[in-house]
Amino acid sequence: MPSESDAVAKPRSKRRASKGRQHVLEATAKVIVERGADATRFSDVSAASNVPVSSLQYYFGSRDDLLIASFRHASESELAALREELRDIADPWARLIRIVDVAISGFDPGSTNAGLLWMESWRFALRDPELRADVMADYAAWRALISESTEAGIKAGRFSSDVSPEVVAVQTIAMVDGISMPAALGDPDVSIASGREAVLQALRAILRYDD
Amino acid sequence: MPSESDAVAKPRSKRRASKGRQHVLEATAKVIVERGADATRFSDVSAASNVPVSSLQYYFGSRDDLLIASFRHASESELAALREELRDIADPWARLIRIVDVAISGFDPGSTNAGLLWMESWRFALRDPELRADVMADYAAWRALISESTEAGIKAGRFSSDVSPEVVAVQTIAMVDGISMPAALGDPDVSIASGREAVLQALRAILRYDD
Amino acid sequence: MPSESDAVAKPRSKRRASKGRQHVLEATAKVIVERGADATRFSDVSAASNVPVSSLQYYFGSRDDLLIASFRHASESELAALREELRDIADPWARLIRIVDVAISGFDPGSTNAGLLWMESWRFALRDPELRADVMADYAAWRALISESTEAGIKAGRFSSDVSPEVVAVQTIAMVDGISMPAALGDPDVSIASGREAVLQALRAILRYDD
Amino acid sequence: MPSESDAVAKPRSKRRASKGRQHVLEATAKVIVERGADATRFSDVSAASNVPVSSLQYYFGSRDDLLIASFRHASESELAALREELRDIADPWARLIRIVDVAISGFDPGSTNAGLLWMESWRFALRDPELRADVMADYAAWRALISESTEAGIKAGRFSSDVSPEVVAVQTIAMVDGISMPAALGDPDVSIASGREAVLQALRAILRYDD
DNA sequence: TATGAATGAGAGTTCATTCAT
DNA sequence: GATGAATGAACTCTCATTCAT
Repeated sequence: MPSESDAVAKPRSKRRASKGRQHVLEATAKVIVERGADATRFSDVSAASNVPVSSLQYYFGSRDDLLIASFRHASESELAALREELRDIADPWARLIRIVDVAISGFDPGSTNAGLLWMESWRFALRDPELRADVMADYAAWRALISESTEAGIKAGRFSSDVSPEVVAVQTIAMVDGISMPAALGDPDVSIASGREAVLQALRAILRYDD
Repeated sequence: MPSESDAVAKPRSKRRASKGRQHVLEATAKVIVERGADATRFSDVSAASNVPVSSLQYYFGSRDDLLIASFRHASESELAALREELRDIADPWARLIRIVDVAISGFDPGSTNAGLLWMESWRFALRDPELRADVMADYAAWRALISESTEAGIKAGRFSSDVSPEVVAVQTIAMVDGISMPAALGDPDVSIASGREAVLQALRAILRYDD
Repeated sequence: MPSESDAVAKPRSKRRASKGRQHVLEATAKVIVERGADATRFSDVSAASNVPVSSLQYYFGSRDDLLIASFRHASESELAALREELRDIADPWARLIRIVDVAISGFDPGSTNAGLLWMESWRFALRDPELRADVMADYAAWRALISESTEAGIKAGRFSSDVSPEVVAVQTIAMVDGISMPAALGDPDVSIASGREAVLQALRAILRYDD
Repeated sequence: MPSESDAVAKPRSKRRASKGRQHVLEATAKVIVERGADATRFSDVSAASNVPVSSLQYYFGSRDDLLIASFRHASESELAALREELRDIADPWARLIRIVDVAISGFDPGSTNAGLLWMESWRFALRDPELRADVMADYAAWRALISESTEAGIKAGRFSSDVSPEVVAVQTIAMVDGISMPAALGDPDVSIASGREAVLQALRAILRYDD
């Protein structure tokens, strides 16, 4: 389980290795969401992945390294999946809706809980410079997706030409994150569904978009 | 430091006790912001407050109890201070600005870091039902301040009558929280100052307010 | 068990504490002799002293600190005992014999094994500057006892006036240590008894002493 | 690196193997001197020799086996070198000087540190019967060199006929070892040079030799 | 034959908590 | 009421060793 690369040589062993690695990282993500990153022990991940503790250390190094690897894996996977989904959507507004939906549904308790993992990742990054760079790059990537769609909408005359696509991106991501927080707590005033509506409504106001 | 009540009897000892309690809770808050709630040890708080570890336990009980007490103290203080500030501001838009400013400045690294404490509190509440109720009440209180101001603005004809004050409150709090996250990381694309502008601009769009 | 001082106040608890400390240090010494300093684990000392591992750490800090404390305690005790013994011996040659006897008997498997502890201490000092200073001071103290007696013997006309008491001290200590090494291994050519004779014979030759 | 034998058949591969073996054993010796035998890990030796850990185990077996092999190799090499040197020295006193010089210089920090390795070896032998036999044989070999020279000196009328060559050998080795201990620690009272003088002076007194 | 991969055993250390003043 | 002393539990990490090529 030495590398993440999908080298073409020795495909079987490598792929199995990659599978093992991915399997562990996803088990780790599950534990992080459940218990919080700080409370995630090697023994928890071991139990969740059926991999001995010492093997986890052999593969990933320290506990922090494991957490960071898991954060990275999750953010990369999520972005890749989102990009895949967007490939088939041309309409700018539909693209925005999709982005918001994907982001906000990550906080839905029934889902993969990518949203909670994202929050853990953000919090960890506050005190870890290495991860901080990753998290900021992730922010930038999500914003890029939004600002591109916004720009396309402006060019197409669908959105107000007064707004800056970059600012819209910042505002949108912020609202999604901020809405999701009470929603994740189970706040009766902010459900995932009503939160989604609130975000989209704000976006319409900002973009002066009328569907 | 026997009780939390603001009894008038035995004012001197009680007040001294309360002072001690407050002093400890604020020291705890400082440590939580610095190290994160999970990494906040009795010994850290002891060092920060000059109160022996076993006395901390005697006063507050378990480690979690201490953290929760600190969260509560902070949120109550902050709300009280905000209400105090708002007392002298009549103009709805000025009130909204003030609320946003107070909230967002809590993430400024130079400040009290109330914002980071708030995030710790939210995260802790995800896994602690007792605190969860508090956090949701806190959300509600902040939203009430916003929706009241919004409603006043609508009634005064300053804001669009199409919006729901409750939804605006949700959107505003969300955006403040969500903007603050990258800002707290030091994201070059989202400073505290530019984030504040982004929030206010979105609010203007939502409220159709033109200052 | 906080201090080693024999304060007069609170004599009972202090003395008990000191007893506990001394008890642990002597148990540690036993384990060191048995297993070697590097192989001396907290758990070994715990088993030998009936003190929980975490208490050992609470009292002494790290494992190295415990080892060093044990080395110090042993060397101080041994020197004190030797000085006590020498108090009643006036004759210079008899004093030298006593010093050699005490030193060499520390390697006798049936004894306290102070000699083996001394070797462990020396070896540890090779890589620990703090202990190194102690060990060199210990060397100096033993040599001082020898050179004083030698000087007295020279002044009394019993020993050759050609020798330097300091050099004699170095030679004597060296020979005792060096003789003890094979003796401790059980070398059939060098028993404790025959080694003692070899040392004393060499001393007679060096001092031109004829008893 | 399959065998230890100096077979003449298949000379090339065998010789290369032996070279590899010797290389590893000397790397091991270096690590032992640097870190102490107990702290010598396979990974240290691997790093010092550029031989994979599992190959070290394949060649030498357990960690203790490797240490013992290294001790043996070192003692054999040193004795062989000493014998070689003595071949050209006929004068008994000069031979003694040479033996002392070789032994004591092994503790000089700038040297091969054979002396420190010797101490590690002795200490290890205390708890390992197999190595103990080796160490005692080594003692005997060194003593034989000394007692032979002494005997020759007696026969030649150069040394006092009152001494037992075997006892002189024991005394000499003892003094060299014992002098070297403080010298290796950097004791300001006992340098390698002054220690050498002290040993030779004692020897002169013992042998009643006047050069 | 030689080596990378994987893992169990065990160590030191931290920390909340209990207990006895 | 307040605090120092003491300790069990749990965690990370190191390392020799075994296994599978």
